[in-house]
Amino acid sequence: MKITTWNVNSLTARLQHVLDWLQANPVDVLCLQELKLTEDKFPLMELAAAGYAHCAVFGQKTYNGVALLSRQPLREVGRNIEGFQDESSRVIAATLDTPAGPLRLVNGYFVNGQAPGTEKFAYKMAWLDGLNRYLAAQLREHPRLVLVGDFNIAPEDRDSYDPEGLRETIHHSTPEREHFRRLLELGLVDGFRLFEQPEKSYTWWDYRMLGYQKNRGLRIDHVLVSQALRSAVQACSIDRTPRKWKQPSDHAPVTVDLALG
DNA sequence: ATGCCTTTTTCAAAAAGA
Repeated sequence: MKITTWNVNSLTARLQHVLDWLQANPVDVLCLQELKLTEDKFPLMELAAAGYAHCAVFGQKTYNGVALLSRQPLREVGRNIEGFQDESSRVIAATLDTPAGPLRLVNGYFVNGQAPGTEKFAYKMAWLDGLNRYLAAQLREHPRLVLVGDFNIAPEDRDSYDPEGLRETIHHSTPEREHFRRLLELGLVDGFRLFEQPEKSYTWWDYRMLGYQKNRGLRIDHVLVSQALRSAVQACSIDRTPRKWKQPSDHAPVTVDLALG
């Protein structure tokens, strides 16, 4: 069972890339962030024709928006963080039945936060608090859980191209990293770090300053699996291929392979 | 260096991203 997370930076602008990527990588579930479109504009027909007939969408005009694209039916769809009032469409969750039992998928577009000390950063902290409480409850209800998405946090120095120069700036700050650590304390495991990985592995590169060409990137898109799934993880990798295509998203997709019968 | 690129608003210039 392959599950991929990808911030596409507008599904309208990136639909052809998504279709091309899925044709080459027919994963079981694709979790998208930053749709930047409302549900009525979601390309259901094109994705169904590509084999993804079961989509759970939580859209928003211009900003945010998340979706789960699945080959098999999804049930118990949840939107945003229960108990946390949010104007933005940032979380979509659903359950997928597998031969090995139900699998809970939680897909998030975490708050960017702009810069420590700003109002947006305070929103990021409050949102992460809410997410932690929500996930603790989700894990009690669904022990077999995968949390994926654009976390907008580089968890460790090795997840940044310039950890010294960017120390305590956005995505690198201690309070953000503390929140990432708190997610791990819930029993979640960073799927990418279960395996030996190339040095300087990143999932996002700035469009400006030849960021990709110079590999000035950050690893901010993650796949976290619950303890119950840890032994099922077969592989986890970043695919830089679509970042090289014309007019790409600034993020690369990350795929986890789970052995689920 | 309040920059650099990209997308969306909507047709010009601003906001936001990371």
